[in-house]
Amino acid sequence: MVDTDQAVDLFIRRLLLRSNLNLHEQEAIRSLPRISVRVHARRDFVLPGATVDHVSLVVAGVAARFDLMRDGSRAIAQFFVAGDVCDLPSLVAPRAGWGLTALSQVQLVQIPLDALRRLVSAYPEIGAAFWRDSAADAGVLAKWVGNMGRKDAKARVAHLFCEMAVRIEATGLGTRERFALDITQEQIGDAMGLTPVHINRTLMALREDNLIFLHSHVVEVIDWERLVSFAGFDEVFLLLDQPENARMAT
Amino acid sequence: MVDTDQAVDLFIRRLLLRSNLNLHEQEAIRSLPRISVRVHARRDFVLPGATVDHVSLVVAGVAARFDLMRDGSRAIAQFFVAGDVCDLPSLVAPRAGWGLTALSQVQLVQIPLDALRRLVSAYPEIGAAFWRDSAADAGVLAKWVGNMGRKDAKARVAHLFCEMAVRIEATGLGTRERFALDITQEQIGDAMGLTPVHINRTLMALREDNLIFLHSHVVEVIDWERLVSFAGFDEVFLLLDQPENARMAT
DNA sequence: CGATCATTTGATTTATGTCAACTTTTGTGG
DNA sequence: CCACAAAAGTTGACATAAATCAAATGATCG
Repeated sequence: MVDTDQAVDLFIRRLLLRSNLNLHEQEAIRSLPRISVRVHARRDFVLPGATVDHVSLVVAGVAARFDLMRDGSRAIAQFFVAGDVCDLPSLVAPRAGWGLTALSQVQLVQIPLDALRRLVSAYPEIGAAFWRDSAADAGVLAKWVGNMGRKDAKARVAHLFCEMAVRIEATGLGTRERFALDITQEQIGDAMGLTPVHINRTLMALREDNLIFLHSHVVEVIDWERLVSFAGFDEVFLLLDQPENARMAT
Repeated sequence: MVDTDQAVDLFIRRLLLRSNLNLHEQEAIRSLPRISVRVHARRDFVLPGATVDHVSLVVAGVAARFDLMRDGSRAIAQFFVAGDVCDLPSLVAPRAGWGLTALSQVQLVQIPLDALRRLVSAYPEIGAAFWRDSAADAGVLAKWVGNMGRKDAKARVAHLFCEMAVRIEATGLGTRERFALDITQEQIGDAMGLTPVHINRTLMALREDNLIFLHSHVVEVIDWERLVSFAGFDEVFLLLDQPENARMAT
């Protein structure tokens, strides 16, 4: 269980970025029942329309929330990296309208929904912390909607890398200048609403401009400030600022 | 106060579509302090980056969550119609990363955040209901991301009308075949990531195909089944199915 | 070490954007 | 209630970002 202990610590650390949980509450999270699951790359672990009885915490690798179009193509709406919980909303709405898939090989820790519900009932601030993380996820989705509507391929992809840079840096698993992101160009395309061919050309253009260099699943940001400015990125929407006041009740 | 009573009833009715709240809880919501506010069309009532101390419930008209691009253009990420609360997430994250604007003339009822927080602490199921509604909103955002990435203008706009049809029908303020939607073509464009000129052409094409007829802010769906099929619409993501089991604790 | 998967490249097509004018509707002050 | 200004909608000609199709190369993984 040392294995899943580390995973839960990662999760708690992530919650503490946004919410102020006391040691008692942290300990309660630590004592949640859980199982460790490995998912192969390109395997779906929640099918669209399924009703889940657990949530999945990503420990390693990259997972995604996807939607199936009628022609069989996939749209990716969210990326999940280490520390992220894929289906927090299913705590209140267990019938998922979406699917979850492993983009790379993914290590998950799964926690039963009923245990989580008991936890949330017993510790309302933990519920608020979960809700706060859901709100942050929704903020990211809203930002994606805006970007997809109003930015061209280059700025859109640049913005995605800014977002992932900050999120991954926040978990401590990389820096914003250099971090691992184990996804393919085709998957980036599914997320940005672009074809793999165009993603390829876009990445090469970003490299030409000395903004980003993506090579064997490592992102190197060559000039963070210029990248931020080019992408029109403002990290406020990630809600990763100080959680001093982030308790619901006092 | 009869005025705002009706507004809150509308709100409760909306919550009951997704959540199972008992009479005690409903009464508690009814007794919330609140003020009535009218906002002119094209006026912002929450600016991006502002910290709010109340939430805004839409009673009449159409409001939107928007993001400002650096060139000054606006992207709309969400529409809010009667019964919707615009900024539920600010209950857990009061610093809004987004802005709220009135697309048409809007009648709001504003409820102080601290009163809402006390309510949620006292009645955890109400908190769950709010969270569930936030989850539904996030589901809509995720759907928009997918649509913007993978559908062309015609299917995207068709999908939007399907969504609004079902949402408005659920509030009882219209039918899916015919409902009021007081927004301009330019605003539809801001939401769908298209120019007003192209929205105009797209609407005309949808009318040619006998799918939708939009005329003086009334949407008439000519053939619902064909529209749904053309748009690839599946209303599951709205979470408007039966709330029998929709209580967190039992 | 072969097979599948991922990336790269080039030629061509297409959906949507841009620009600019015009018409219709809506709202407002006299 | 009219007159007029402003906003919204419509149309056409043209430009362009990204899609599509097709093929070659390079990387990964049993």
